[in-house]
Amino acid sequence: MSKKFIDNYLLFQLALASHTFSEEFYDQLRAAGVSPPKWRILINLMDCPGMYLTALAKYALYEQSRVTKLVDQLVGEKLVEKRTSHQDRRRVSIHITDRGLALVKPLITQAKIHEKSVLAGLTPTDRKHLKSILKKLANRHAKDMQVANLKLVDTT
Amino acid sequence: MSKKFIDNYLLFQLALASHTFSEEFYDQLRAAGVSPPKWRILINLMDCPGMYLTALAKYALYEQSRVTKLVDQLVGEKLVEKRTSHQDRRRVSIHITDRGLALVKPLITQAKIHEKSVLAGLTPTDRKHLKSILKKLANRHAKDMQVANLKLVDTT
DNA sequence: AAAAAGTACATGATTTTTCATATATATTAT
DNA sequence: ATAATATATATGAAAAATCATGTACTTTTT
Repeated sequence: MSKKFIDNYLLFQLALASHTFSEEFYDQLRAAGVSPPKWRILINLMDCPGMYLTALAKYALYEQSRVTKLVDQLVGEKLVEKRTSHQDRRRVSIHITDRGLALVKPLITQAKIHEKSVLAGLTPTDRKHLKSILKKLANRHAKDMQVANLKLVDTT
Repeated sequence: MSKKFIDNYLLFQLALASHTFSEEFYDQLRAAGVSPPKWRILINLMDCPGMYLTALAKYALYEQSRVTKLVDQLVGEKLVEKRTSHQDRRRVSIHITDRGLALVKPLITQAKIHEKSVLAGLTPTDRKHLKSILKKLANRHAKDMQVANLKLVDTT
């Protein structure tokens, strides 16, 4: 087949890679009873506990109102907690609970194994290049973050 | 911030890059009155006209039932056409119309300009590496395609 | 050549996601 | 200090996406 434009179009190539490998792992997640959006919220909180809701939304790549709803579900499952900030009573910082950690930790192990299997298809140099280039690309997003939201975490 | 796991996790890095740059371009699309899903359907058809619905779904990275609905909307807008296959009357091949082409062509120009602006943040070697590595990764998806669906296009 | 199994696409109910906007609090300007 | 503006999160209606299944047709098996 031709596919002249798409196969060389960066945005499509990125979407394809992201989609293909994410779906692979999401099957494992669902088998563990965790939906992909909840996983994304939980690992972000694991990495950076106490994030304010809006910051969490930006890192998890979801809309604010959606994160409000996802977090409320996770609160219902006692996997995370909401704490109103004392400095700014509009803000809510989100904390992963012990129960949340217990759920997420084995999944991180699985994620690392899965990642290895993905990278196994590449040479060691390619692996190094890929990650380093993706990190460079990530800076564009990081800059938006800085401008938009200097205070990300509750530091009380 | 720490972000120890996520920032090095390939699936997250890919999702971040894909999301960041796609959203940038989607703003341009929406300004032109085209929704992202419709754009994805249309460029796939542009590259490969006459694809059967299921194949189109796989390439556009959408679910079959969703593509049925998207295609029906596009048919309503006279941007694509459905033709029942004569060899296999269950199959429907989807063709982009002249009107569809007229809509999509200037957007492809825009997409190429946007892609250049994204890649401008990288060195020439990084650019070369990135695309070549993404192509290697794409083969995993391509293999699934082959197994699942040998006949992709209506060849009547 | 029937029957059984499989495949392609459509459909409708359900769930998820988005969008616009409300509410509460903070900050800035007067 | 007050008013105006801005920001953080919540909310509910609307739109989009998924899921399970239906229908029509094909292929395979017996």
